[in-house]
Amino acid sequence: MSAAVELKNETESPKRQAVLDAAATLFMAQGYGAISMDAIAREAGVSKATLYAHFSSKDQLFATIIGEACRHKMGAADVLVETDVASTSDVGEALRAFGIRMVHFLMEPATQAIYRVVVAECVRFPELGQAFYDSGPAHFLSFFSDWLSRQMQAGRLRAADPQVAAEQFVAMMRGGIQIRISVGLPVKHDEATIERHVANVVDTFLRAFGAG
Amino acid sequence: MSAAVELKNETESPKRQAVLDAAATLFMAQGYGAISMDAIAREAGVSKATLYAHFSSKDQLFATIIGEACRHKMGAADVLVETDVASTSDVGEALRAFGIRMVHFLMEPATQAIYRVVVAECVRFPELGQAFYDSGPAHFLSFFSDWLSRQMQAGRLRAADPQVAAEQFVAMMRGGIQIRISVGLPVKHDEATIERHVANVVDTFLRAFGAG
DNA sequence: GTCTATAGAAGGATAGAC
DNA sequence: GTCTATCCTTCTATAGAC
Repeated sequence: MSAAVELKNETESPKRQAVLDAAATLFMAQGYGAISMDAIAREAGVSKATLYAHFSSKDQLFATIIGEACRHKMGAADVLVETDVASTSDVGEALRAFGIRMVHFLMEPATQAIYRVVVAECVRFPELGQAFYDSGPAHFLSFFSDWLSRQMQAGRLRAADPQVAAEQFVAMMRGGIQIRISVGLPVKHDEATIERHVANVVDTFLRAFGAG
Repeated sequence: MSAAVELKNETESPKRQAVLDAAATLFMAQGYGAISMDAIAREAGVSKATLYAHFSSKDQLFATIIGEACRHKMGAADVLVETDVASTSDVGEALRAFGIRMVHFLMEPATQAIYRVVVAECVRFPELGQAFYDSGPAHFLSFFSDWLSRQMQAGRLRAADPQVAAEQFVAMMRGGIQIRISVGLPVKHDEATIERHVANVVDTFLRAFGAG
């Protein structure tokens, strides 16, 4: 399954690793309730007893998997901003590059799988909501609003609350994409469509926050 | 439970209605997997056999409930736009009034409960995603972009693609609120905070799409 | 239509041998 | 650590009496 996320594991036990991989794949694809411990053991190629030798309960296995996936997958947020975006002095170009990376990131099956699972199970596992938000959106917004703040100080954007600007930019980028994907509907993902969407958002953003 | 949504039912059978109400309340609060038919029967004050006399399976009951809740609750979207918003010629004031209604709507427990359940179960029940999107966001955007289009034609907003403008406005309104609520995190919901948020969005929107 | 009682299957978790 | 076999609970769904 393409939605799987590789999870690091210190004590290199191959069976334990197989369980983690299988559980990640299945939980991401179908959620907590739809997956049985039998199914995980079968997918991992181990017995249920082995599974329970490594993880004390289904709850604990699930929380371990999803919590780790949040930190691992969502922690990539800052890379999105800092790579080639910081290297140009053309704000519009930088925002476009950033936007395209962001949209691609949002449309990755793994990203959506994590979001879907967290939304579905945050009632039963409240700590997951916090883990997701802190390592994903919050981390993300913090980096981006710092970057915007520097652009404002350099006079390349008008003075404004960088926190608000960042939230609005990210919200528009997410826009209709996230809500459609999250309820399982198809989204046009060809490059031309993405580039048009990003260009529209950057245009609106610069009209509102541009220096001139 | 405050997240319940009253469901209309033509054949006025009190027990059937009790089942619908109980199932709506429980499914919305805890999702498909966490709720048993026993629990629904108990909450409704009927036996399981009675329950199965009215609904042929758990799947069918669930799909009926959630599909109906989407159409019933989400169908209120157009009212948000057409009420007092259309009566003023001050675009900014109209947008603010609309934004405040929209934010309140988004923060209602029932709204979030429906969204959460649809996200969680759209893999198992693909038709729910479509029902949710069509009767909620799509319906909504269609009305709002018509309204924006009229404002543009009247010269109160600059000429632009009303579809794009509507999506961007709605996305900014939803902004950080929806993503936080959807993963179970608290959101400041006092009137002052909401009004500041709405004012920020309208300000950005008018800078980008205002006539002057 | 409505109930009590139960069939039949599936799931989480464990005992005990190796 | 790993397996096979199994326990016990819970769940969906139905049979049969009223």
